[in-house]
Amino acid sequence: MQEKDVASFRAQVYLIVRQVPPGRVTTYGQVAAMIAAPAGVDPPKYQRIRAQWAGRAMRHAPADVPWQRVINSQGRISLPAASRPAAIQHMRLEAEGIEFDRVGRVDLRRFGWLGPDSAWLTKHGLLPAPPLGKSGPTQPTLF
DNA sequence: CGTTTGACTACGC
DNA sequence: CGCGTAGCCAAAC
Repeated sequence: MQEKDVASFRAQVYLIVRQVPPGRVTTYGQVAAMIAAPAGVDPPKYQRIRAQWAGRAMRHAPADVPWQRVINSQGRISLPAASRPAAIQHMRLEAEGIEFDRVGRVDLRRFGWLGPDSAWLTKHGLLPAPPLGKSGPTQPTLF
């Protein structure tokens, strides 16, 4: 792993997150799944750590990245629960129409982003990511 | 320089 | 479902 690979990985994370439309959320894992493993990184190993990499990358997200639309695979905000940033994220998402259940969870089958279209993916050299939500294709039920 | 921590997940009970 | 655990590792202490 080189320094430039880290920068490249982060750049790809931001590029992808910028595509998530208001009112939808994605997960660290989904974003990371669209990014190919850097040269020299064992694929299986990469698969186990890429989501965490995406999470770490989000800490350095530029202001123009809609970071609030990235949550964890459980549909929950991953920032420290009582923190200010977590409150802001929750507030911003609700302002976009995202609903949280009683225990602060978002239904990924309803609000999960389906991902960019394949043309966009290939154009940027990214990989298609599996659908969000527990199983099967997600059924967008906005409105 | 050793230890702890954390914007992750999948999996087992 | 909720909760604990095992992988993993860059940063912060």
